[in-house]
Amino acid sequence: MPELPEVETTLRAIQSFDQDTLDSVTIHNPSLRWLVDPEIHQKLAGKKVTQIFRRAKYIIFDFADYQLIIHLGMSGTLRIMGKNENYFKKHDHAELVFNKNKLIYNDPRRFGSILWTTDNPLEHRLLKNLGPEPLEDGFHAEYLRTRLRAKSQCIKSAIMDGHNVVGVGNIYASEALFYAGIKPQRKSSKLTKKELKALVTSIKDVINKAIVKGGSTMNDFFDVNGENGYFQNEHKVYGRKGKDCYQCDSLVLQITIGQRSSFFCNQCQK
DNA sequence: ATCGCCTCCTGCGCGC
DNA sequence: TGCGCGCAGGAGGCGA
Repeated sequence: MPELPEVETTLRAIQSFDQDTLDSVTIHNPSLRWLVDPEIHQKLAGKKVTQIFRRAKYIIFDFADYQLIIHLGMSGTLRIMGKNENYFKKHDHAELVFNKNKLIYNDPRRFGSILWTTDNPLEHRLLKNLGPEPLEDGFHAEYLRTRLRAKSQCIKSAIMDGHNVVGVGNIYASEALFYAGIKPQRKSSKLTKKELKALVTSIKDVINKAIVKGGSTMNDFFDVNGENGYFQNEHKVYGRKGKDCYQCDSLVLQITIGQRSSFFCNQCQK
């Protein structure tokens, strides 16, 4: 599963399908987070893409009257193939054949989803209560202060909660908190205005830089052209348990917060 | 309402 | 080389 930068990278690569016509949808394996609707071909085939956009980590194909909503979960990828290419890979779940090229949905862990709706996708039950996009102006320190003023949960959980801000996954949560100099286990309501400002800036920077770099990757992620991203070499704390902090003479620590690994420097982060 | 915990899956790297 | 174990980038859903 890609984090937001990987989803954004994927989105950019599949913009080449904009204005194309979807000839057919074949479901090889409907077993994803939610069973893929067996009627999906009848619903979408023959329709033209009017735009492809992203909300949080959902990729949305707008077919005017129908909307296709795709989430890549933890390990999902979209792969572009030529119409005459016919090889399969393990865990290929769905094949979207357009008039020019094909798009293959692959997801080993099956935490992703392929959904359709005729309504405004932003009003879909999974999307309607989401917080602001991290890179938009609406995500600022004062907003976050208001949101978190009465929260008892720790700050890392709070920034990973899509109701507060979308797109901050486990890697970038640790990274942003390191840049902001805030320990991940701090209580959200106890952060100062100055800290919240630094945190917002750090989240924007970390995600922005990762998008520019083409997304980071670990084991599961390949972008749509099959190439690895390379941001993983630049993680300051994530995955660096026991290694030297890049900013001081102490070692990176790992703790568990909300069942997720969290990395931080006990000296640089207050 | 809020929060922490559990869950869904396969693959991989590690230690023995 | 093989095996068992723990862990992995998400996030919905549930019970307290």
